[in-house]
Amino acid sequence: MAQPRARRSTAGASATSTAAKAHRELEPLRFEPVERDPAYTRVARAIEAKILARELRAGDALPPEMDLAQQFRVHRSTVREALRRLESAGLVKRPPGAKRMVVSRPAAAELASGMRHALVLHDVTFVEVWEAMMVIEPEVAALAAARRDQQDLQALTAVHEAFKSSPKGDPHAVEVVARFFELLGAAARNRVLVLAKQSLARVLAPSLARMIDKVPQARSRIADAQRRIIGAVHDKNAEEARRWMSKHVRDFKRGYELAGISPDTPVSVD
Amino acid sequence: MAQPRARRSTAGASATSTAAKAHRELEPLRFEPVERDPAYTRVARAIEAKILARELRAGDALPPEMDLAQQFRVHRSTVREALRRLESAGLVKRPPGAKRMVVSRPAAAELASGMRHALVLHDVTFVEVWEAMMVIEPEVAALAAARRDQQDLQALTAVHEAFKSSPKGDPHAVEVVARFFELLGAAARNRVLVLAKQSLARVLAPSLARMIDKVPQARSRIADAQRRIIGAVHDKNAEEARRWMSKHVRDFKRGYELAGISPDTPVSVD
DNA sequence: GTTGTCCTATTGTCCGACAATCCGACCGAG
DNA sequence: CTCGGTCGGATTGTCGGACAATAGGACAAC
Repeated sequence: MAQPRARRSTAGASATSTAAKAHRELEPLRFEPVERDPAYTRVARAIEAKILARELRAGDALPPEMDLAQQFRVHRSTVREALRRLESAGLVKRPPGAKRMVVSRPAAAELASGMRHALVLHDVTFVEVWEAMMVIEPEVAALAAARRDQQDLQALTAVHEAFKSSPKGDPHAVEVVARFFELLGAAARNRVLVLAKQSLARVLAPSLARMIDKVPQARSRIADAQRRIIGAVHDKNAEEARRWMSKHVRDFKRGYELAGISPDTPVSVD
Repeated sequence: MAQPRARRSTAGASATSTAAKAHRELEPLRFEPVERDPAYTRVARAIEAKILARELRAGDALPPEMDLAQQFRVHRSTVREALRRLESAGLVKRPPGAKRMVVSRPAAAELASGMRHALVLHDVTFVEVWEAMMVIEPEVAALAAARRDQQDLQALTAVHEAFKSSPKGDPHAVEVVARFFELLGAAARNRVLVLAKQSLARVLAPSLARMIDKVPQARSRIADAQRRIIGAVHDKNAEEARRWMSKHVRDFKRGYELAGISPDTPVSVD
């Protein structure tokens, strides 16, 4: 009883206000589409706004669903739909084995997965991703060289060793390559660039695996490039790091060509 | 009646199988946390998988919620929660004034909004964003110079004019600046870079507005830079485009310094 | 052809319910 | 007094079922 009334009244209000606003333009008589978004959207937006405004800070527990439902004058199911919305955006999450939801800041991983979906579904091709890497990675390497600390160096070396010692046909090797890029990003101390580049190496991974399989010299060339880059980063030689990374990324493309993989191959998922 | 049974059986099954698998290693006896994710998550993942595998293609209408519920042997509410998940990821959406949901590819705007949330909530500072722009924008300009067509030029010029003719204290001017960067991205014909850079100019917008207000010569410097960049793009002079964009972005930082805005100011929302 | 009417499928929202389980409080044994 | 058990309330995950609003289509009337 109460709910149909509420629903009708909100819909009616928005319709009439829109109509009233547009009523005076007589000439072409254009109306903007009457905005009519479901309750779960509004609830989600309301909570999202509170989070972005820092009224709810990361780590805070959200009020119980029932409380929210009462505050918004909405059924619990509706609140739940809104929560799923926020959950998928990474704004709230449930710590493993906890009951209440807590506010959280979107992690890099979530952004990256969204990016991956977008790239895959838009049939983005290998060249496009490669081009982006050509733009970003050398600079990241240069920044990393300038800012790395001892731990970064250590981690990079460890991954490099892991790559060298990975067995011949190991499908895990590409994973290690991706990790190398990630660590370099971390050493560059720029979260924006990290976010931007995060997904690049990852979406390339599947085809990279095929490439490494087909091109015998690929492994050693990658290992060599990594060694040189680590060397430059160790010496805090930004220019050198940039140059070698540039060469390294360029090599990827050459590898693809040698492997007979077309540059227009769309990146794929897994 | 049927549902509690189903719930119990899945939980029990995963628990016992995990235990059985780990049962033989006696030494440290490590168990991985028993995975127990709610039904709405699984449903969402199942549908997501079908989309990424192209079994559901962009534009296809999803089956009605009730059908999905029956197929998954799950209540309609559960399906709905899963759908909200996908909706927020941009994998499905409802075209305005349509009933069924249709599969869609995540638009740049959604990715960008996620990125914005992340940057804001992680207290990313102005310099970090600026640094990313320094890396990306000049190369984008260079690519744009190489690949622009007549329409790109036209659009860029239009926006440039709009900026020049925007009144003195117009808060809309920063919007126009952001648009300029977007158009340049479009002209560069690389969707990966567009996605990566999309949110940069936007998160800067609020503080950019303050900067323009405080620094009298900012407007004319921006206008000048735009003119030069458009000129280089017009001449297909990549090198020149890169140089001017580099200068342009560097100028932003100088503007901030002149305006007395600290480089460590966190980017804000709206 | 356009407009009005009617039907059906489907969504948005609600109600109410219940099992599982987390959490904190309380309590007895060492 | 700390530590491991026990118990009850709070909260979530999920379900069945309901109903109004509306998109979409078929079909008749103008």
